[in-house]
Amino acid sequence: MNPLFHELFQTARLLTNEVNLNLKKHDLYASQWTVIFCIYKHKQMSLTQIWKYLNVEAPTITRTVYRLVELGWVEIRPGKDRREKLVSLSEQALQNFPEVEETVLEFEERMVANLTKEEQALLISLLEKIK
Amino acid sequence: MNPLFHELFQTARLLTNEVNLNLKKHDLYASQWTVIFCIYKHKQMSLTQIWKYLNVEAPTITRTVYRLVELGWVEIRPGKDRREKLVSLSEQALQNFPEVEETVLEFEERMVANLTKEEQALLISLLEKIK
DNA sequence: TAAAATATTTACCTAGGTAAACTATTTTAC
DNA sequence: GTAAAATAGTTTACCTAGGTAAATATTTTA
Repeated sequence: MNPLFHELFQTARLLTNEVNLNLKKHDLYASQWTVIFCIYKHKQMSLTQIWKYLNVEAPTITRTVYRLVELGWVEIRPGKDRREKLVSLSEQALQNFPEVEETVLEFEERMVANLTKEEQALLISLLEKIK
Repeated sequence: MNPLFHELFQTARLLTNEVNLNLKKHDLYASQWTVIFCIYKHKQMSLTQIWKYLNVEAPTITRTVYRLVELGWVEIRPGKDRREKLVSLSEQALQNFPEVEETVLEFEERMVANLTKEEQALLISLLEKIK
């Protein structure tokens, strides 16, 4: 395997594991947090809006969102179009959001601390080039 | 989610999907190819050697290797130490290896074509910094 | 020889994918 | 204008791919 690809996949995997480790105290996984954060920013989204925004497939979002309903983070109600389901954060989620965000921000800052702002921008633009 | 992390995770995911698409004609998945390539280079490896080399956990390798046995790519036999299992490529795998490698190399070249050699090295070193 | 360490496996999670089904809505053809 | 066809939103079934925790068997160490 090309060393660039190897490094890319490995870095992504190791970072995901570390995010999971940090989120453990909130009883959340990285992807669950990604969805929560996404809904938080948009206030309310249909399932389709979520998976299109996050660039993943529909079944992935169905699964994660229903898990988040079970965990009490998210509420689902029917939309005007009776095919669609609208997702929003629960009261409890809005209360807990800040401390989870704090955990994640702290972790992210720690991780990118080895890069200058310029290096961070450079890394992003290099990644975009091979996408 | 930090834009750098988001870009990193998304790029890794999209690239994996594209590798899978390219490997479909050989009836293989990206991770299976990674293990085959690894064994090919080392001629023979124990399960532990494989997972330590690839930096993943043991159960991941147990699963993938046994799937590769089913698919006829790999053979397992006991080692001198009766706890360990030695893995090597089958006759058929050695025959088919070159054409799969061709597919993968072609894809990898296409993917990194947008980057100069210098940019590739830079990207690798930036990734190493946040690991 | 008992205890610790090592190699592998099993059970059970999250997280992603495709293909195909189902339902509701929109378009198209007549 | 309405019935048929196409499209859109979601779900289900079934894969790969990763993880942790704990069990089992073998080997090393104390």
